[in-house]
Amino acid sequence: MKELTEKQRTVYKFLAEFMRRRGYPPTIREIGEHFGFLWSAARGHLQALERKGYVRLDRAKSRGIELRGWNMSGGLAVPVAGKVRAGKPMLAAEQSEESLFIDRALFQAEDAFALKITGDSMIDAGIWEGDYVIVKPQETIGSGEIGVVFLGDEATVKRIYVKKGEITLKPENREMEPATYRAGEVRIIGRVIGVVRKL
Amino acid sequence: MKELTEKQRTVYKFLAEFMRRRGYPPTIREIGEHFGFLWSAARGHLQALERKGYVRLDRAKSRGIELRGWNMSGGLAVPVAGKVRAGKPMLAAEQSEESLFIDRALFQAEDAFALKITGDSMIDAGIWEGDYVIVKPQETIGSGEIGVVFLGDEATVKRIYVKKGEITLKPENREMEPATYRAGEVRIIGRVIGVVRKL
DNA sequence: CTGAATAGTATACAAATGTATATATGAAAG
DNA sequence: CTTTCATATATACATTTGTATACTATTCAG
Repeated sequence: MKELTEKQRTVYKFLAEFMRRRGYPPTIREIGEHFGFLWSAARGHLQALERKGYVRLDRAKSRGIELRGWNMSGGLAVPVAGKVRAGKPMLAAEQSEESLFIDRALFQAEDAFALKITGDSMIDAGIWEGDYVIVKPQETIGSGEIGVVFLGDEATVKRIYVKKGEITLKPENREMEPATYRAGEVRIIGRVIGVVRKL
Repeated sequence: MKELTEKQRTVYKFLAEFMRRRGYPPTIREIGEHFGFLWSAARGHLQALERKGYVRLDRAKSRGIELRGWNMSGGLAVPVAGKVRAGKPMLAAEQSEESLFIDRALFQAEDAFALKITGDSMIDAGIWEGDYVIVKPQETIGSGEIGVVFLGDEATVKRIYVKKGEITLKPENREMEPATYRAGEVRIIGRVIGVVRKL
């Protein structure tokens, strides 16, 4: 990504701050007004920012500005899957009332959701009871990665090892034993891409 | 907050979903279009939502919709203190270019900052190398809490025990020993209120 | 010197967008 | 039965807002 000029940087910061406070982007005229110059100049800055990849402009839409920069990206609200039910986990997540704001730059997954951890089966992987794991939905997973699976009618987080026809779920806890299942018995829901903990 | 009707609830969900995906609110007409009715009806719903306290409408502004519900709080950008220098840690944090978006509902601290962890001295507390800890700046700390202190010219994260005139820093790592210092030797920077990890 | 990028002013214009108001139906409340 | 509220259609209108273009001045690389 190209370097920004001093002025472009201040415009970018203003955009981020405006969106943080108001929840929506400013109009071109509001940008100009803030800096004390005409809006046609503001438009030039926006186009420069777009050219350099820091924002995306939805053409002909009012306030159609999306921030893209890695160093000050917008937050992404992911739904918290309170009760992930068997059969229709994604649906349950979509119906979720709760949501969590995560960093869009850290977790690049538009369709991610969060899951609150119960139990300490992943404690040796640094995932504790009460933590939220950020899950990127996918139906397969690399062997050895931490993922979310359906086992019976419950969703659990485990380190997953895949062999032909077999799936081994390994709790990251010295006192618990891995368990192996036939491929049909468990269903992979997604991969854990992040952890958020409140102390 | 008053109860929403079925229809109002679906409108509210659409607003949240739209903002989640696009980064800015829809226009009144876009709402109507989505549900298949005229925009003047959509406006009625918005006004109902405002009356019940779920959104705030900025009058006469395009896309002037702010969500207020508890389930969709705004994100908070906290600066990442790349190199916290002795003497002026907060200043360094303020000058930081990088920032992290965290959930305002989870971490209620307007002046918080983030610190990237190096080393594995807190691994038994579930804080790993590469994790970001969210720090709420404060000059004192409860004994037994996890905090950030300045030791010499370096900032470290440890579990802190305070006795009269003495401060003990305990690494949460079986292989490391606690160390005790005189009160003047270490300076308490803040309390760790959260952890964010990218996998 | 020349051309490109930056940073503005100024203005015209069409499309997008919010506001206001009148009307109608069905359900719930009194 | 009347009133109120939720829901929706229809329409007129003023304002907001993005787009396009022309023009000026400065800086910086080649």
